[in-house]
Amino acid sequence: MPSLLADEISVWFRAEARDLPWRHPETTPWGVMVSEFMLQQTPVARVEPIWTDWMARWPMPSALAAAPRADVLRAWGKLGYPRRAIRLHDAAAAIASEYGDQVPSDVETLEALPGVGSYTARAVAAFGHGLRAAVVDTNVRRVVARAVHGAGDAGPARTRADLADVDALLPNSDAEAAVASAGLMELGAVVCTARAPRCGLCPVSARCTWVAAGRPEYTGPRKPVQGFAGTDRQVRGKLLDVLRGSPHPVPRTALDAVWSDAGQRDRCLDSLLVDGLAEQTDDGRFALPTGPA
DNA sequence: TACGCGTGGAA
DNA sequence: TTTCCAAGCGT
Repeated sequence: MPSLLADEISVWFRAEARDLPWRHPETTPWGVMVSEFMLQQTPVARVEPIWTDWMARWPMPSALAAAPRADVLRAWGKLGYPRRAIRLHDAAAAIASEYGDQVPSDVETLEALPGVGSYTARAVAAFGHGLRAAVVDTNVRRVVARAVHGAGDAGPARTRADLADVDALLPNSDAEAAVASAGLMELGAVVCTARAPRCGLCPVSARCTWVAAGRPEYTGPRKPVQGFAGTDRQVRGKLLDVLRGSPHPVPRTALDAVWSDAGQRDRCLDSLLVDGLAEQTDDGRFALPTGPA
């Protein structure tokens, strides 16, 4: 079922898309997959330089798989959520050993890889392999909520229904659907934004049911804002920053300095060990993990 | 389903 | 200054 909405978004996208390095034609499915991991909950501007260095250093999954964990975590730098780097490392090893160093194109196969959920699997299929796959992220959910449902924002996820909504918009052909998917995301990222949508620049404002309704304010439940100051997340970040910054294992006293609450500090250090983000040496000091595995 | 998981820039 | 995030995933 052809959708004028998707067609017009595709026309707009081909003219207005940002020039992002992972969108260049020579980018491999692996490059797209790396970008999708890095972009999970992280702004484009911070991902760009890290992605560029990463792809120059590890241009295929087997190259990353062969790298020591510590190198991977240092290259990840301060992108945040460093467990993503662990999962990407593990996913690269699985692709190298089980799939001949070729990133799978099948959504179910992709979803079985570490760190690859519904969104990332479909994004790799669509943007890496040019296939028709409904890509549902926060931007797409917002665009559909407004343009199709006339709501100010998307509200809580309705996983199956969200997927069906987007699938219904996509053109039939793989190539056209992939462009439409990229366009939906781009529109949500740069025009149909959460706080100050630029409807004057929107290619589909004339068919937007939210605009037609006078842009009513969103009244549904808001997702609670995550605190950060004083959380384990902050403490883990501080501990890991010390380990990243030291070429040698550090004594426990070096970690004591980053957080005064000893109980919380110890709990966080333990959780880093459990997550594979840190290791304790035989002499009792702490460091980023060694080994490719 | 709700929650925990990093970081630093913009309003 | 404080708030609010920004292309989610795993449990």
